[in-house]
Amino acid sequence: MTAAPPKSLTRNQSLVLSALRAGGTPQGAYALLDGLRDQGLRAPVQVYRALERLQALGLVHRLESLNAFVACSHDHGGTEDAEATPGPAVFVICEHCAATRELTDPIIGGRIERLARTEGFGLHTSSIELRGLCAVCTAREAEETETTADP
Amino acid sequence: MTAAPPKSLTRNQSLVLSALRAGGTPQGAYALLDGLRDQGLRAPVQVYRALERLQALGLVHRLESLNAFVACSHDHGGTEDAEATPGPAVFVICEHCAATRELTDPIIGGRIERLARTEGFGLHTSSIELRGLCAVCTAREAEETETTADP
DNA sequence: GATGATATGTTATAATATAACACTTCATCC
DNA sequence: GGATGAAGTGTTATATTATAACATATCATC
Ligand SMILES: [Zn+2]
Ligand SMILES: [Zn+2]
Ligand SMILES: [Zn+2]
Ligand SMILES: [Zn+2]
Repeated sequence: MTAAPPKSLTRNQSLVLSALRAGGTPQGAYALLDGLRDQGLRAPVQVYRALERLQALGLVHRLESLNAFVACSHDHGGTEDAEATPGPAVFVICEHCAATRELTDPIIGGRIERLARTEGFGLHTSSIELRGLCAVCTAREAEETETTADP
Repeated sequence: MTAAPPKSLTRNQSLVLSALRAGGTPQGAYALLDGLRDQGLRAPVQVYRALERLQALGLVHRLESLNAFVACSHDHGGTEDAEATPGPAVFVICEHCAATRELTDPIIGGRIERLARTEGFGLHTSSIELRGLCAVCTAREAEETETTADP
């Protein structure tokens, strides 16, 4: 699904978005740059500029705790589009394998809005990032502990 | 309240914590360093090391979206301490004046835990940061718009 | 074809964070 | 008391992430 680019992206923007979608895990600006050198990109600022625009379009999120970026895997309902996913993105980030899932939870969203309202706070953006061990890595760790268990 | 240092902090750790508590808003590591030069600190790594320990003790939080640090203004219930505040820290950050409040919300906390459980995710830490305009700055902005209103 | 808005490319630099290594301090064990 | 080990310190150098400044290019619109 993931909603095709709504407006026309420029060349650099398309390149960066494709690179982000290709890589399964969050990528830093310099990693993106390295991957796009053969496509003609030369300097960090080119990547940062594309990322800035992509974020503004809601196609990309920045993972603050990682200094990295991911392609959005939802429709957060920026326009009149039906079936928008309610609530802000909640990122679940594995500290071991870097696998990252983007979830949403309307209750968290509502709660946050309520909180902001109570504070008289004009909410612009929210960043919610959960860090820990993903299911796969948890299983693998348990396995290893078993194997290496001191008897 | 804010709970006095539970174990003995070292000199550098105390200095950094005091500096954080003194400044009302989040401070970057280099700003902290500059403020502590006359106390004998010389190099960034000294500040980062102190911050690392203080974070581990739960006395300091890192604001990921700001690359800055604040002293914790809650008791998140690390030990057997009674009257611990339930739920993870929710930071409300003004993008205009940098004023930052640390709140908690047990419902958000519960929801996050539930979400992690559903994913089979072993949750270590969570970072929740809301950005926008604080009440003061919202009021001031409205005022200015009034005054500068095109008639 | 002038104007303005947006995107680009290039070079240099700022801001944030860590690596590596030598030395000190302090508790513990023998 | 001296050996041992863990934690903290200080110092220098370097890595990583992000932006400033400036010149040029592209495209739509008038
Ligand atoms: Zn998204
Ligand atoms: Zn994992
Ligand atoms: Zn706190
Ligand atoms: Zn404000």
